[in-house]
Amino acid sequence: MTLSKSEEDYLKALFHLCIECEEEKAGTNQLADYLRVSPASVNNMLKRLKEKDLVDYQKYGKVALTDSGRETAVWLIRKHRLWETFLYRHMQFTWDEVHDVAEQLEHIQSAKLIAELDKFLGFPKTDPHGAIIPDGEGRYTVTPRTMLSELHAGDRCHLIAVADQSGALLQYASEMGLELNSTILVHAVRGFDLTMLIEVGGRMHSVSKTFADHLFVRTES
Amino acid sequence: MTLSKSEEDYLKALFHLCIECEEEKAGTNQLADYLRVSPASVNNMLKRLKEKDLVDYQKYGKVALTDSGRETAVWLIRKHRLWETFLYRHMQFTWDEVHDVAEQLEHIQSAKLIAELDKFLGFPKTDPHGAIIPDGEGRYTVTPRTMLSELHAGDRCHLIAVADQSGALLQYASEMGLELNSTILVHAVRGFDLTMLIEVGGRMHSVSKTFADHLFVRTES
DNA sequence: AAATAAAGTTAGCTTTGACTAACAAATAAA
DNA sequence: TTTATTTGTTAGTCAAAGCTAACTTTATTT
Repeated sequence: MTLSKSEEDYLKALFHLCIECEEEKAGTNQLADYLRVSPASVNNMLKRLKEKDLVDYQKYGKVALTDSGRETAVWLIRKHRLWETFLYRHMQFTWDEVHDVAEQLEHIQSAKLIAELDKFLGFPKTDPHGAIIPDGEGRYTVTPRTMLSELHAGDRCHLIAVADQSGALLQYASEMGLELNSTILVHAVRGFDLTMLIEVGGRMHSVSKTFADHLFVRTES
Repeated sequence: MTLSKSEEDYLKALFHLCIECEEEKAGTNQLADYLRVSPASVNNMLKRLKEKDLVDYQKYGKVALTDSGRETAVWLIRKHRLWETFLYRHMQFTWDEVHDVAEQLEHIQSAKLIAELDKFLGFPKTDPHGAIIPDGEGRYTVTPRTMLSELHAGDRCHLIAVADQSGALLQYASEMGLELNSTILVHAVRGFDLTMLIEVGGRMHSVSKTFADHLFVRTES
């Protein structure tokens, strides 16, 4: 069954809200917010997605993806992240530029193209933001990750992923010389608002908790 | 100004019918036929395209592209053919497989991506069907081409392009071992229905005039 | 438990881009 | 030149996907 661009967008949003955020289910307004669309439109679409057996939901209840809905969403995410990897590695895109174009490319329908792209890229495991690329069988493991904001003064770690695909955060990170695998040293955490004083490549930066929540790190053992 | 996928499709069709076929102008039914859409839909769309100054036309008259419409069409063709080249060279697509996917890819909006793709491919001049790729400035030269059907018994030539992008013709050509640059020897032309007896790679084939009309060749001097 | 707020739904409208059926113009044939 | 035929247009309908405004449920307070 072939889905419209919109239907695909809803499934992907639902996947993000339900699975990636470990919430299991999402509400109408929540989806409307995420997709920047009115709650009425969401309601309307949910009915159609239910009809197609892509979501589970009943009136006034929360929404969850069915197996088939989840499968479709994972396939979209696989396509998105492979394209991002391609743009980043071969088209000279920076990590804050890849998302918007991949958002278009993920809707291209050709299983063969994706299989070949995967091969061309050498079967990458993660995209330019450190996010895991689901494999060809739709396996997608949500690994628990440590946020920079969980660390304490004196800790040392390196960046393994960023939680946000959109411009502002990535540009900010780049400006302070932060990229995947950068080593981060936590100098201090201010008790008052949890602002962190970190060192990256010899330079000191003061970053908000909100920012630190979006950086996933691996602490050095 | 950003156009919808449909609007883009109409402009491309118009370009094909007006410029590539050297007809200058096209009719409503002709367009409807080409796009496999009703004449009423065409009429409707033409009004909108006229509003946006992409086509020239008045009631009961023929349609032509304006400069701005032609520019847009050429840009789409450039994108289409660069993607075809990419699919063919790097994604292991055969020449009869590239068209359908390129038809989707040509609507991706990113000038940067196309510039980089062009560079990545080494600024190719022609696509896998031998069709000319318009350059970054939108220059597109329609060179007069010799059809195989114009040749006579005893002539020798090689294939430089095929006129059709869609499956059947290309598969047929492949089956007889015909690809770009293949040498073709014309053994005989039957006066009755202009069927040609040709030799390709040591094998003899009898081909219809219709087929021969779709192969562009360069005769060996 | 009643009142308020938040979340979800419905009804009805809009645009895009298809469609069919009916009609009008232009062209070709008798 | 009148009639046919082809070509083009209009009017009205439909589905997808969005919107606003009004309404109903559910959840939260007091």
